[in-house]
Amino acid sequence: MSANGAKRARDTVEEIAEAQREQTTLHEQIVERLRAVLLDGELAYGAKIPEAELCLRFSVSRTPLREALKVLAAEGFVELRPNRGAIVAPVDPADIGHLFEFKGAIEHRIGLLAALRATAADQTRLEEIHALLRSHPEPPTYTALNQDFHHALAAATQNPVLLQTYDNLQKRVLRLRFVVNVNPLRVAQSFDEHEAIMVAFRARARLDLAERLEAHNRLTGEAVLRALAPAAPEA
Amino acid sequence: MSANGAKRARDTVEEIAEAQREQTTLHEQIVERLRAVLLDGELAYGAKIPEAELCLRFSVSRTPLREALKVLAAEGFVELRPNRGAIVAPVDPADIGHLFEFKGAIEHRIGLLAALRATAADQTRLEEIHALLRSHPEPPTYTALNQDFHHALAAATQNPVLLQTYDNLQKRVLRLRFVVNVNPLRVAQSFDEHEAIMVAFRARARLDLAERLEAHNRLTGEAVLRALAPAAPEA
DNA sequence: CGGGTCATTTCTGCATGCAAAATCTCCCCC
DNA sequence: GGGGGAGATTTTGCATGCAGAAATGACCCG
Repeated sequence: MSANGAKRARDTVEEIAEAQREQTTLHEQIVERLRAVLLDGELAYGAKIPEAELCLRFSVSRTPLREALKVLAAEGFVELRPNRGAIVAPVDPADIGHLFEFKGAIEHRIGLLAALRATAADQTRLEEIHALLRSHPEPPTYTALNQDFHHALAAATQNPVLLQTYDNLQKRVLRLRFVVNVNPLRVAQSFDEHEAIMVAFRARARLDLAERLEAHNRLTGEAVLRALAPAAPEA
Repeated sequence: MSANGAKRARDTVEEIAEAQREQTTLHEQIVERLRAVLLDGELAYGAKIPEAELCLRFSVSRTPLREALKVLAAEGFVELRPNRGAIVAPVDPADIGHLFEFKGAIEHRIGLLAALRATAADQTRLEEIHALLRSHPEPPTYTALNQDFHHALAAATQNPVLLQTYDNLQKRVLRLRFVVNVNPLRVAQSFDEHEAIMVAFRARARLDLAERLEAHNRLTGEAVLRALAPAAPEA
């Protein structure tokens, strides 16, 4: 009886848990692994994506790999050319401007909402990451922590729809670090901006937080574009 | 000589045109057609997507159809349950709130940017659609024109990154019209809001345009949630 | 008569096979 | 020597096949 009851209860729980447990279906694993490859800058922008090679590397057939490519194309990381294969989405300076401009709109709203809705846990996490950022100014770690910081801030809005789009944009921005050299000066300046952001956040000063987040984003975008301009002077 | 020159020039042009010409690769056609099926409300929310049936209907094998499902899942229109098939993404009232809240952030920015950057062609197109909206208050046409109107406004920002995300959100909202009954009163009110939006737009009053677009979005969202609340009173 | 277990059937996910398109290679011709 | 083209090779896109998981139903037990 009790055993049956326990079992049934567990079954019900399992159904739900099972649905959420990322019972990763191979092609979804591939999406993650391929995205990681792209974010690690292993392939140059515009480079052809070696389908056969990746099949060997991931030990899968072409079907799940191609499914993964479709998903990554929808997310904007790869570009599919009919009958001509997939390439790593090339970096177009014009699009970078648009990317940052759009992200600025979201950053602004993140400031407004996070100031209103951040939980104690959100604040604790932000303080943690912020402290780590202070003690890890070296590029590889700093970049990762920076991602975590802004992700945590976006999560504090308690809006999953916003969070998902924001994370996607952040990842697209993250790719750029391989085409532009990170300027140590910009890193220092960036941290100062984070300080100001934390001050506004702690005070739950929503308008200021929004303004500082958007300004931080704009400055980062301008730094990226400046770093890119001399590299591609064109005609 | 001249024939060769002409031929080569045409080849080069063709290469570019070919890359952009939607040389639709079956699975991409399926994405469009399936999306249309979902937006037409042919399948209920949470309903299982009949893979075999759709294969017959579209006269394709399962491979391209499943690729299309992956893309639509990435866009948020379907939900993939490992080993259990795909279902039409169910409507969660909480997510609807988040959807409109996030869209509000974008609407606001659309107002700011469109007021600054709209071209003469953009304005002409908006006036056209607005005039049609006035003369077509009947639901099916009005809804389609309403989509066009907001799309045109988003396009006037000249920011393709923003536009793409906005269009996706709009389509996700569009699906809701089958779960909530369109209220004629709301349609009339909506048109009044469009009038106010056009006034601000013509004057290039960016702050007002932003505010009115966001308010319009918020009111629509509230109307949807209100229409949904009695339908699902829960426990 | 309700609930549970096991067998059957259906369906999902991935691997493989095949035709068409694109790319490459080499040669020819100007 | 360079541009162009025909054939060979590779690659792409889709269809099909197959193993395993889930859904269905029959049967049995309490």
